[in-house]
Amino acid sequence: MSGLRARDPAPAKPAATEPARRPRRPSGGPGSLLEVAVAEFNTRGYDATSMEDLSRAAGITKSSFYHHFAGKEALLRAALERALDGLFGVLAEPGAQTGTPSERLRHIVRGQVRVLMADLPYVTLLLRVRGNTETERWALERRRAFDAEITALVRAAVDAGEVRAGVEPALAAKLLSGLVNSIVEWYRPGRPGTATLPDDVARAAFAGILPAAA
Amino acid sequence: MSGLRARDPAPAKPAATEPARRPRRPSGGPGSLLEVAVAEFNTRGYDATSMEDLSRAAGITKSSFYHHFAGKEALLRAALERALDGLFGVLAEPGAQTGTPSERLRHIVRGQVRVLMADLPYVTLLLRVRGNTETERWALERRRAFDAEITALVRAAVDAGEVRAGVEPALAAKLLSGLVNSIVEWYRPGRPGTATLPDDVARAAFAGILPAAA
DNA sequence: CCCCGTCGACCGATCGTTCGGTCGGAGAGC
DNA sequence: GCTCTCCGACCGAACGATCGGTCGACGGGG
Repeated sequence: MSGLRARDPAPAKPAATEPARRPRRPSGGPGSLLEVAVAEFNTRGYDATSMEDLSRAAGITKSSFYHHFAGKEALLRAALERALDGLFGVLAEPGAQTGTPSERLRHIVRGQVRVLMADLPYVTLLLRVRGNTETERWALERRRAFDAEITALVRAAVDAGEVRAGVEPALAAKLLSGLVNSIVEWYRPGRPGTATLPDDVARAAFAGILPAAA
Repeated sequence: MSGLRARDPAPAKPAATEPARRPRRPSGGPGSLLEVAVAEFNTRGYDATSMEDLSRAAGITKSSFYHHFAGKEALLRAALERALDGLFGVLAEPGAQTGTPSERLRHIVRGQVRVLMADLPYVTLLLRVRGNTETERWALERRRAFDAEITALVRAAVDAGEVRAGVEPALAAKLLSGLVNSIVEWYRPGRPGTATLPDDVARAAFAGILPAAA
C-alpha cells in the first residue's frame, strides 16, 4: 500500500548542513540502538518505556526496530548481559584472586566502582531490575551469585582477623554492596573527582564515610 | 502471561472464627487498600502493576477500588506522603536539632534507619520513584530537599573539624544516603539483628563498614 | 427508604508485535 | 559501462491484548 514517500519528518536527527548522508548505525558503539534504548529505560524505567519511545529516540520507526532486535525483552537481556559481564570480569582479575581477603576486597570494590562508571547505563539498568520477566529473574540470580562471593570474602577477612571483631559478615557485605551500588544514583561522567572515585569509595568502606578527626 | 487463575476471591484474609461477616476494611491500618497496593507496587514495580492486579490482591473488583481512591496516581501520592512525612519527622526531632553537627548526623542516620524499618514498604516505593508523573516529580523534589539538609550538616561537621580533613562533604553525604537507603533492598521485618540495626549502620557510617582490626 | 459499598460491562487509548511492501546500494553477468 | 537481481534497512498500517478509568444497577444494613 502507500508508496507515498514524503521523506518522513526526521525528528531533529539529520543535521541540515549535511546532505543525505548515510548515518550507518553502529552495532555496539556510541549511538547504537542498544545504547539509545538503555538510556531511555533508565530515564523512564523499563516498564514505562514503550517501543515507540525507543523508536523516536533512535530516529527510526517501531517496525524498523524489530528488524534489529527480537523484541523489548531481547533489548533488556543484551543490556543486562553487558553489565553482568563487566561485574564478573572484576572478580576474575588477578588482583581479586591473590592476596589477603582484605586486599582482594579492596581491589574488588575499586574495580566495581570502575565498571560502574564505565558502563554506567547498563549497570544502572541491572540494579533496577525487579524480576517481572524470565530475563529479569535470570539477571537477579546472577546478581545474587555475585553478592554471595562478596559475602564469602568478607567472612574470610573477618575470620582472618583483618577486620575488627564483631563485624557481622552478612550485614557488612550488604552495606558494602549498597554503598557501591548507590553510586549509579548520582554519578555522571565528565564531572570533577571522577579519577579518584574508586579510591575514595574504597576508603569510605574501610575507614568510614565520616571518620572522626585524627 | 499466566492469565489462568483459579477463583481466588479472598487471599487468606477472613478469620475462620468469624462467619460470613463484613470484613470492614480499615482505612490506614494493616490490611488497608493502601497497604495492599503498596505491597504490589513494590513487588512488580509501580508501572508494571495494573489496577486489576491491585483489585485482585485486595479481594475486590477494580470498580470498587475506584470508590475508595481517585486513581492509581492518588494511591501513589498517599504512599509517598507517608514515607516523606516519616523521613522529615526525623529532621524535626530534638536530637536532630541540638548538639554538634556530628552528633546530629548520628541521630539522623539512626532515625532514618528506624523510619525505614517501620515504614519499609512506603520508603521502598519512595526510593524507586523515577519522575514520570507530576506526583513522582514532587516526591523527587522533596527527597532532594531532604538530601540537601544532610549535605549541609556534613559540611558543618567537616568545617567544625569533627570529621577527618579531606572528606568531601558532597561525596560523603551521597555515600551516606546510599548506605542507609540501600537497606530497603534486603531488610525484612521479624529477622534477628533488627533491634541493633540503626546503631550498626551508624557505626558503619562513622567507623567504616570493614574497619581494620585494632 | 436511602445510601454506601460492590459489581459486571464497557470505553478509548496505548501496549508490544506482525506483516506486506518500498527503497537504494552492492555485486554478477555480459 | 550497463543492466538485472538480490538483500538489508526501513516504513505505514494494523493486529489482539491490556491499560487506567467510567457507568448504571443492585442489594442489604441503618
